[in-house]
Amino acid sequence: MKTKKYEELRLHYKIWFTDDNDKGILGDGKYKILKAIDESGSLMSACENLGITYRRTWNDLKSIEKQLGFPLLEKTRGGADGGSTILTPEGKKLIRAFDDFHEKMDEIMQYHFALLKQQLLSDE
Amino acid sequence: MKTKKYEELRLHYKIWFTDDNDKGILGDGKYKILKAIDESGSLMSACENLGITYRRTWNDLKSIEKQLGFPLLEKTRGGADGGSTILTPEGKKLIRAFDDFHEKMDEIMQYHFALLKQQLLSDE
DNA sequence: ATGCGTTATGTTGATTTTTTCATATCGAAT
DNA sequence: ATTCGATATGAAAAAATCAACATAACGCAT
Repeated sequence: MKTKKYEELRLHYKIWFTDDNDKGILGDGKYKILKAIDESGSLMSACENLGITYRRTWNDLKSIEKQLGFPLLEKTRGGADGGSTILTPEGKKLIRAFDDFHEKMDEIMQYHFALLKQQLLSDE
Repeated sequence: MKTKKYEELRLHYKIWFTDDNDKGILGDGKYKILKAIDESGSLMSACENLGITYRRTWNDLKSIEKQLGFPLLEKTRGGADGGSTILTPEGKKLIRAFDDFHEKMDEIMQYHFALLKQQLLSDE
């Protein structure tokens, strides 16, 4: 009964960065957007890929850059292809750092979570 | 400019457990409630201590036990002191495991976050 | 039997978040 | 100059979350 429940347990986590007033800057959600933009080259296609609304995503991006105070994106409007959005070098650097961090955390978390399950399943 | 922003960066994170359908079971919020109940011996005083509403907390607790399928709490009503809520041994075990996990993660996260900051502050 | 403090639960109203819709702007290509 | 596909932005509608209030049940003490 209870042991079965514990074995089915899954771990989830979210990380986010804030400024020194704990006001959010960048988290998992916004990171995903930036990554999708980097891969697709435009905001619109990034939104379609992720299944999220353009309107909301646009707000999110605006808030990131407002918080950080320097641009992560380079946007163009008009032209043959309608426009584009790509990451600045600083933007790429940021998502790479975030990526690396996540990779490490995934590994460490799952390892310790396995230990926790054992702790729960043991009879004391 | 940008480097200053990075130095001011703070890390936050949340962890939570779900069942195998990713339906939430226990997270930081509910963990805090359980811990406060353990320390105070009643739901009401736990809520006052945490500054959260009784009504909402009661709903949260109900959902935990519904998800887990076995009780974490032992409640009594009436009597000289009006009633009480205490953790079952299984409940105590769970919050202890969560506690241990959090402690480890806090340490590991902060360590790797420091590395990430260095990565961001370095010029490439 | 009345009072007291706590658990238990419904309901309603407020607040916040998220979606949806509508519209404007831009610039290359035709 | 018109079309096209993308960015840019406002505003309203809808949904989800949260807070507040009211009320009942319970059982020991007096």
